[in-house]
Amino acid sequence: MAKVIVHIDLNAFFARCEEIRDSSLENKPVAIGHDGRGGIVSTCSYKAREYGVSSAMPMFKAKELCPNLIIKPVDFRYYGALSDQFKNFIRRYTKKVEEASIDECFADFTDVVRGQKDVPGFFKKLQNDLYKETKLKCSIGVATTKFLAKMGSDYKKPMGLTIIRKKDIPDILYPLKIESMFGIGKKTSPKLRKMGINTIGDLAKRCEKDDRELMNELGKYYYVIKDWMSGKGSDEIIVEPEDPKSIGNSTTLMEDTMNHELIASTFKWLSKEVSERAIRENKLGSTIQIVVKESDFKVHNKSITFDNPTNDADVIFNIAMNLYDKNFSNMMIRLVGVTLQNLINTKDIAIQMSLFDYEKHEEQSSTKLLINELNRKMKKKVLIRASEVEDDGNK
DNA sequence: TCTGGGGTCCTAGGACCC
DNA sequence: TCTGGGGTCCTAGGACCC
Repeated sequence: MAKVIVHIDLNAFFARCEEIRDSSLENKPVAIGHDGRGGIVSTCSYKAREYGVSSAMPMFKAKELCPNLIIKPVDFRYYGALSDQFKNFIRRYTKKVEEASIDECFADFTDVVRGQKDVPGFFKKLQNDLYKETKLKCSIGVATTKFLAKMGSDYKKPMGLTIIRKKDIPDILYPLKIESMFGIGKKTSPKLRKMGINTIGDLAKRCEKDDRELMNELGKYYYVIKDWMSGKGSDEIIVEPEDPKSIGNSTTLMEDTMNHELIASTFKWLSKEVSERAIRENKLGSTIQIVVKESDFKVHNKSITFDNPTNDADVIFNIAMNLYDKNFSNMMIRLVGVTLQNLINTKDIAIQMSLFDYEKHEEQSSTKLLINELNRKMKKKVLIRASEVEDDGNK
């Protein structure tokens, strides 16, 4: 039996939040984001869109397009509160709600709409009731899978309602530009266009034929997309938020630099932030990754994995700096970041330690164990290098 | 003042073990 | 002496989403 999966997307959410806080902003061009070096538009009002302003656009460019643009900084705390109102509103209908991001969710309405005579009318009322209660505007997609529901909520904005049954796929989705397909981003779409795939319909046709070229281009993802387009995608609502798999923090520097002190102090506070979040979430990580972006936007990662998970700010900082010094100290850097990965729960660490030779280590702190382990790894690397040199000498 | 920051997942090569 | 694959983990890079 097919489920009734709904995707609800709040329209221009951050901008709408600012309009709710200050009604004088309504019907004015508003952009949310940092107005300074590297600042981009996070979200903008529909009025701002009329000037060509769009999300992810550099703020300076947005101001060029719309000189009277009103810019507000991002206020996650406030938006989060309104987001909670929204999600709790939906939970009054069904507990089967999956939070997809701050401004959207999936929900299983199968039991709710059973026996409903006028399904479109039901969702229109929900949409209007949400507006009356919270002043938030939303678009709703109703379908049998998450993919189709998502495409549905995207189909008509703001305050749209689109129902996509399996038989509606050709009528509704096929004419859409390939860029509007969820999962096809700005790297893949030009490649598909080069292959003569300009619409979602073109993509569907090539999937039916199991086109070799397309399979090579999309890899494993090909099969996912093929399922999506034939109406066979996932309809599973994941109610419990999943544990984070990584905790990271990055920042664009005031200016491109090679200055060791500046970079070190930046890594210092980034590491502290990461550590604090990990501690708050009861997580320890056994991989530390740093990311740097060069002035020409080239991005590099370096990571190291060790045996004893940590969330200690000093350990994270020392390892991050070590990775930086070894690999990037001669580069002009635009952005630096630190991420803790391979996370496990703090309470699981005791179990791990007892499986391990706990007695031998029990008098040592996990920090010391980590540093020992790192030393061992570093030494191994030096030894390998030394032997390489020796080999060369022998030749 | 040219182009953020938070994530997730995939790929491909190499090391290492059996 | 030559030559196997399978499986897992680690690492770097890339694509995508909001």
